[in-house]
Amino acid sequence: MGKPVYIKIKEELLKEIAEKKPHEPIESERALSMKYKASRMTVRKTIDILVSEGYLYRNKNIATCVSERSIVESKQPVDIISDDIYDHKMLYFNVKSPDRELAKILEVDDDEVVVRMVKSNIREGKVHSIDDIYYVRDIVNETDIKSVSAILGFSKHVKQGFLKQRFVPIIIPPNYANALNVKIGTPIIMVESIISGIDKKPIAFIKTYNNTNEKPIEIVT
Amino acid sequence: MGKPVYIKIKEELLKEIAEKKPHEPIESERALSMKYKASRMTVRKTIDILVSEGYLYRNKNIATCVSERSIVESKQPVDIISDDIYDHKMLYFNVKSPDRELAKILEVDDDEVVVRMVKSNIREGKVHSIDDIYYVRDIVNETDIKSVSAILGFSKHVKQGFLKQRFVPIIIPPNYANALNVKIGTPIIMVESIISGIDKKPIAFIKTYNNTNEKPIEIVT
DNA sequence: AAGTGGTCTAGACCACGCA
DNA sequence: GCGTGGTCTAGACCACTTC
Repeated sequence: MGKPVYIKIKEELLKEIAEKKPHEPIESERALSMKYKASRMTVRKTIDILVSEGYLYRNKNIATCVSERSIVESKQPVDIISDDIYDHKMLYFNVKSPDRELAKILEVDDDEVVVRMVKSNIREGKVHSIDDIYYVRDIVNETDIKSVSAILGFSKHVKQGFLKQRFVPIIIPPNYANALNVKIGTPIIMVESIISGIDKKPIAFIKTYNNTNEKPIEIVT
Repeated sequence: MGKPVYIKIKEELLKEIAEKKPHEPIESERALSMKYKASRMTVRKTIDILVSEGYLYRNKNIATCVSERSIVESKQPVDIISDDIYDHKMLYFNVKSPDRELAKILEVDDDEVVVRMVKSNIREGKVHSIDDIYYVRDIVNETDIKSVSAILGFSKHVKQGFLKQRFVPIIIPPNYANALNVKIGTPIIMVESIISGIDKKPIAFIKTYNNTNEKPIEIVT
C-alpha cells in the first residue's frame, strides 16, 4: 500500500465519525497519535482535512467534534433536470451494490444493485462540471442499462420531484482534477443532491463537482 | 505583536503574490523558510492556506504558482438588489480611507473616503448571510451618511447595473462565526461582488458570507 | 545531481478551560 | 494542575522533474 499515513488515518477516522452523533467529541489528538502510531502533526493534518471537508469542527482547548451534516430541503416540487443544453461525456459506468450509507440514502436494501455513472458536462467546449451519479436500479429498465445513451437520456423520464441539496466547499479530488481541467489543490464547490420523485421516493444521489471558473452560480433570493 | 508567524508570512506573501502574474511561480518553500527565518513546515502551512483560499496552486515537483483570480462577469445589465424581503441588522459602520487594493477596485483615489458597513441579513428569524460592504462615498450623500437607516435603504437607489462575481469556498472567518451562528472552522461560500452602475462606474464592493445551511443556492443553467 | 513539493517525526512551548 | 487544541522547530526521506 502506497497510501500516505494521513489518508489511512482519515479512513479510520471517518468510520469512527460515522458512529458518532453530531457535536460528540472525537478522541484527543494525542490519543489518536498513539492509537495510530503516528506523530501528532500527522494526526492534525488528517483532522485539518476532515474539518475542511465539513466532517468535524474544532473547539479550542476542549475537543474536536463531529459536525452536523445537514442538508437543504425543498418544500415544493421543483423542476429537476433541464440539461439538454449540455453535452455529456461518459467517464465511467457500472452496476454495483451500494454501501450502507448509500443504501440508506436511496432507501434500497444492501443486496439490491444501483447504477453508477460518472459523466462530465460540457458547455461551449469546456468541462464545467462532473457528475458522480447513483441511480436506483428500479428506475432504469434492463434495456436502458445496456444502452449507455439511454441512461444518459434518463433524466428525460423525470421532470418533476423533490430536491435535497448540500453545498460543500472542498479541494478538488485528485481523480477528477484532470477531467475537470483544474489543478490539484484547487478549491471547488461540490453539490450533493438527493433527487426524489413526486411520490417522494428517492431516485438518485448525485455529487456534482463544479469548476467554479467555468460555471456561474447564483444566489436564490 | 501576538500574531502567529504563519499569519505574518501570509501577509508578506500576499504582497508578493499581488506583484506577480497568474501562473508565475513563487519562491521555493525552502527559500521562503530561510527568508522569513521560519521552519519549512510553517511556510507550508501558510502556503496551504493561500492554496485553500484560491491565491496559489501547487505544481508538484516544480513550483507553487499564482492562481488566476478570474471572476464571472455579466455582459447584460442585471437587476442588482432585491432584498426587500430581508431584515437587516447593522453590525458595524464607518467612513474610512480605502487601502490600495480597494481603491483600485472602486476606482477611487487613496485619499478619498469610502463608506464601510457590515450587516447581517435575516430571513425567517435566522441569519443567513453577512455582507461586508464598501460603498463609493460619492454615491451616498451627507445626509445618508448621518442616517444609518438611509444607508441601509441605499440599495433602493440602484436598481440596475453590472455585476462581477467570484465564488470562494473558505473557512468562516472567526470574527463572523458568531454573528452567522456557525461554528468556527465551518466551510462556507464567500461571494465577492463588484457592483457597477449602468454607466459601468463601480458603486460597491461586497463580500457576502453565506451560511450554507440556511440559504439555498442554485446552479444557473 | 540538484531542486522541488509531499510526507513524516519527535520533540517543544503556549493559552485556555475545567475541576 | 492537567488536558486540550494551536503553533513551531529542525531535521529526515521520498518521488519526481530538469538539467
